[in-house]
Amino acid sequence: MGDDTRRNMALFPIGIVMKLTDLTARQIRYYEQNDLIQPARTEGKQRLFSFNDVDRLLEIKALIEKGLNIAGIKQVLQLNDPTPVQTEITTTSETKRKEMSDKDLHQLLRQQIMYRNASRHGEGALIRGELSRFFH
Amino acid sequence: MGDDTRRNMALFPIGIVMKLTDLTARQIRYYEQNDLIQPARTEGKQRLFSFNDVDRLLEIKALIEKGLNIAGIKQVLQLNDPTPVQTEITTTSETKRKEMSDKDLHQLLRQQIMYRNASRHGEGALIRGELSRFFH
DNA sequence: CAACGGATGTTATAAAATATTACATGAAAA
DNA sequence: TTTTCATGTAATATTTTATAACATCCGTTG
Repeated sequence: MGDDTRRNMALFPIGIVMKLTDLTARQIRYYEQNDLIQPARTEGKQRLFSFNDVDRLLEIKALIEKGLNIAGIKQVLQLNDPTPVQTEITTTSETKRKEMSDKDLHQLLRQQIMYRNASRHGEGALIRGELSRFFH
Repeated sequence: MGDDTRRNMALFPIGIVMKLTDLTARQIRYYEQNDLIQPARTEGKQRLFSFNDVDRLLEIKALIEKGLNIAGIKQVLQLNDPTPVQTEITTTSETKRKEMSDKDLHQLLRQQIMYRNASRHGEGALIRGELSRFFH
């Protein structure tokens, strides 16, 4: 089984994800409602998150703390499905996404000009894609 | 945070562990009752398993399928706390345990002489410590 | 300024998942 | 045969999660 498969397996209930990300259930559900994440569900409709879901939530949180709103985060995460802006050369989709993220981030920050106090919650920067922050 | 810490974090509820290991809740609880595992608990007393817990359960399952009983598994996993048989040279505890496991396993299999149909459930061998078997 | 909308908190209620305990059972051991 | 071990099953309580509605704080906008 590939590492990719492993990172996409639905493993964690929302309670664990709350601790892993320091987000409230309300926030996580709200982000899902706005299509920033699509966690799997159990037969009984309870959410089950993968490592990738958790990583994405950490990215979302970082962007929130930088003052982006949902629309901005969608841009950064390239969740703007209609007429996706294609890059000329096709790199691996993962790498491409990261590149785009940084580019769009600058653009968006400039666009939005100001951002509220960035480290409002006293949280340091997160190392994305590493699930490096755990527990309280 | 070290990899060891990561593997010891309580993350999975019993329902997920059931799927990861193909064990029933009854079996998992019974093994806990017999001190083969000590999963963490939530505030509400619900079990939370780490990667290491899951790996251990996979080991237990493999031994069960080889015909060992709880006492035998305790021996193999070196959970026989009183008067632990010390090896002369102190290797890393992980490596030591693995060595002992294989040695004791042969000894125990010989001791118990016969073992019921080993692959009763049609399950292949497990790669221990790798969490390689997932889902149904 | 007042109204509005976005992001989140809070509360209520229902449903799902898990815990514990007791009893049942098949097979192996004594 | 009678026990014992490992597991199944059923009943009941508790915990966790889901959903929905309403509240609140705070920028933005008319």
